[in-house]
Amino acid sequence: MSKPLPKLRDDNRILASLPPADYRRISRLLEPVQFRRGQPLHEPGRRATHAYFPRTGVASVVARFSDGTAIEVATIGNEGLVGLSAYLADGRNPMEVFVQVPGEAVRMDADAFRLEIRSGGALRDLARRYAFALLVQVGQSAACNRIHSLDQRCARWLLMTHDRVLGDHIALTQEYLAEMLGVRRAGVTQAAHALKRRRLIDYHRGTIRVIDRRGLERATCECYALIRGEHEALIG
Amino acid sequence: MSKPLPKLRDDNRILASLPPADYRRISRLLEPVQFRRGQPLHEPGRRATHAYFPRTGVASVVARFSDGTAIEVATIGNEGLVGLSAYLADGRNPMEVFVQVPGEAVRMDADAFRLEIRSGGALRDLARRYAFALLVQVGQSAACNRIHSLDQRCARWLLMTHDRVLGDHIALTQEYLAEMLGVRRAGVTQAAHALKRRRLIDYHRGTIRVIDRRGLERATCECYALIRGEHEALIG
DNA sequence: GCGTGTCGGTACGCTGCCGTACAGACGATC
DNA sequence: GATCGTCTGTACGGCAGCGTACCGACACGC
Repeated sequence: MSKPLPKLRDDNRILASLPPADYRRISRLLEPVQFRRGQPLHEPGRRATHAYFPRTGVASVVARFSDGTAIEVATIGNEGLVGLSAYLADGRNPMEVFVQVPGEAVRMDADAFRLEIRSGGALRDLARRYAFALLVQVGQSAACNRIHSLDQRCARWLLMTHDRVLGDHIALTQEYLAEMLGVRRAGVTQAAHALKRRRLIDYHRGTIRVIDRRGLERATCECYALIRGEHEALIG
Repeated sequence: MSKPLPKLRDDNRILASLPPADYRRISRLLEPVQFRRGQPLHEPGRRATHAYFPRTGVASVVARFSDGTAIEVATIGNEGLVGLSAYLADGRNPMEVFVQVPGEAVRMDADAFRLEIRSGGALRDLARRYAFALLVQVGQSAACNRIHSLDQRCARWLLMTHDRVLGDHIALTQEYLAEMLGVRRAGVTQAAHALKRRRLIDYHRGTIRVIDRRGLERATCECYALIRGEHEALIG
C-alpha cells in the first residue's frame, strides 16, 4: 500500500472519477480557491454555502465541545469532498470544518451542487459512495479512539494526512496534532519521539517529514488499512 | 427532553414520516420479522440482503477487530433503519450489525429498497437525511470515546437505548454492556453502581431499569443531546 | 435439595495518559 | 547579536481504567 501519485484528469479523485461529459459540465461550475491554514469551511449553526473539492489542501472535521476542546472526527483531502451536508441534510451540520493543510481546492455553490446531484448525473453516485466511505472512516475512528494507543493513532493520523498531500513534508506543530488527537501536547512529543527513534519520521519546528511509509504502516493499527481499503473499493 | 411515546402510523419513525401514498406503496413490500438477541443483520464480506426498520427491537453496529474485540459505533432502533449500505454502497459494509435488544421489526428486500429509493419517492429523502443523522451520531461518539468518562458514556448508552425500547426495562448484562462500550466488565459494575447509588437506575441479573431519566440526562455528557437533537431536526 | 452456570461486587498491582510546569533550542525581527 | 515568541523535551505526582482473580448471590434444571 503505497502513497498514490495522482496523475489524473483532476487532482481531486472524486472529480477525476467523473465520465468526460459530466466532468466538462461540472468543471464550468467550479471555482478555484486557496485553502489557508485554519480557514473555516463550515461553521455549525450556519448553512453550508459551498461544496469543496480539495486538490492539494486537506480539511478537518471536528466536534467542538462547550468547553472549547475540539476533537477531529474526519480528515478530508483530495480523496473526497467537503459539503456532504448540502446533499444529505440541506446544509445543516453540527460539526466544524476547517483547513488543516493549506493548498489548492475548487469549490461549487451549494445550490448548484445540490442541483447537479438531484439531476442524477455521475456525481450523485460518487457522492453517495463517498458518503458511505466517510461513514466508515468515522466509525472506525470511533472504535480506534477507544482501544488503540496514542502511538498507533498518531501513526495513523500521519499516514492519512500523508496520503492527502504532495510530497513527504507535513507542516504542523505537535501542539496542533495534540488537539486533533485529543491528547496532551507532551503526549504527542513522546509518540513522535518514538517514531523518530525508529526512523519512520523526522521533524523539526512545525514540519514533519515521512521517511519510511512502510514502517509507519507497520506501526499503526489495522484501522488505517480498513479505512483506506473501503474508500478504494467504493471510489476506486 | 423526555422519552418519546410513539403513537404514530408506524412504530418506526422513518416509516411513520412517509406521506400516506408512499407509506401504502412501501408497506406492501414490508415483511414483519422478529429480532432475536444476537441475531446477525449484516456480516462484513457479504452484501446486505435486506433493509430493516426496527419497531421495538434495537440493533448495534460494531467494528470487529482481528483479535475478536468488538466496539459499538452506532445504535439503531425505531428512529432509523439498518441497511443504508444497500442504498449508498451497493450493500458493501465492513461493519458488523446485530440485534442488541430483541423485538419487532419489518424488513424489505435490498433490491426493492434500492429500487424504491432510486425511483425518487419520499423514502429517498428520508434515507438521505437519516444517513446524515447517523454520520453525526457516529462522529460525536468518536469524539466522546476520546474524552468523556466511562460514567458519562455509560449513561449515554443507557439513554440512547431507553429512547429506542418500550418501557423502562432493558435486558442486558454488564458483560454485554462492557463489550459495547469497549471497557472491562468490572468497570461497568463500578459505573452502574454509581448510577444506582444516585437512584437513576436499578438493575438485577441482566435487567436494567431506568428510574430517573432526567437525572440520567444530567449525568451524561453533552453528546447525547447533540445526537438526539440533530436526529430530530433531520427526521422530525 | 443440590449442583452448575451466570451475574455482579470487590480487590490487587499496573500502565497509559493526564495536568502542570519548567527549560532548552531555534527562528524571526529589529 | 539581543530579544522574544514558538516549538520541543522532560519531569512530577495523580488518576482512570486495565488485566486478572476470587467470591457470593441468584436462577435453573435435575
